[in-house]
Amino acid sequence: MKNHDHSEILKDVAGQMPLDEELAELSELFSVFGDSTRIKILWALFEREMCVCAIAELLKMTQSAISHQLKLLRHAKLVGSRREGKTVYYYLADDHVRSIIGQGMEHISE
Amino acid sequence: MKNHDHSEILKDVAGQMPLDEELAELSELFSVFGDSTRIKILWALFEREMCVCAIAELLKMTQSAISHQLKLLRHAKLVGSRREGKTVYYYLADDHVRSIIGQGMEHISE
DNA sequence: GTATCATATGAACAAATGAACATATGTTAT
DNA sequence: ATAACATATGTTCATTTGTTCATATGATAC
Repeated sequence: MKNHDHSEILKDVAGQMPLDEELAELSELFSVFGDSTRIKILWALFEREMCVCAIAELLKMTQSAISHQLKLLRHAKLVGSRREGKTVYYYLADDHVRSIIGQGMEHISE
Repeated sequence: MKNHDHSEILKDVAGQMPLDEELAELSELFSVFGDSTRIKILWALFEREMCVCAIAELLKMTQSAISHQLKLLRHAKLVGSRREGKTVYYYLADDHVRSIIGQGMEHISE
């Protein structure tokens, strides 16, 4: 494999690439969407805020599993939480979540 | 952990959830975006179509690694390819890619 | 204080994943 | 046919990831 020439192409494209650090952050964000449990949680929160055990009941999974995933979603700033007594309610953090998932749905519906 | 009541909530939310199969497909789509090598490839293709070895050179990775990733991107229908002699050119398949990545970028820039 | 409920966290393990290496396939030119 | 190049694929290996289990924290009621 002796590589034909790409000098022009690389000059064009390399200049437009964001920093490695930004692209890494971006891929980390998408990998948070890349799990069906987390997608289900986000979709559930489209409707209304919910407490941890309600989500667990809805998805028929353990409270621990849900809590671990909510931690990831929180760190990615995709959900927020508020405490009310013993109960912690989670809600969608912003509308990027909706539009990203919406675009994804459009893509697979083709 | 003795679970307080959620019957109303679950009735509301459960009805709005897509099928498990759809949500799994959706999460699989996002997990394709969830790797920095693949994000870099997609970003490069924003500018212009490129052949495999040009991408490898741009990202300073082996041709094999790039080809494996392109296979995943092809199966997810995020890129298309056309052959011209020995060379295979890859290009963005559609504009969902741009808008998904764009929304992701907006989200992390806050 | 103790008891109970709701949530969070740490450790352990199985399953999935990305990259490297070697090799195979496909295309062109001679 | 052979040689050379571009891409694809199979295998191996190290790392990451999602879940379960056991335990810890936080909050309310008594």
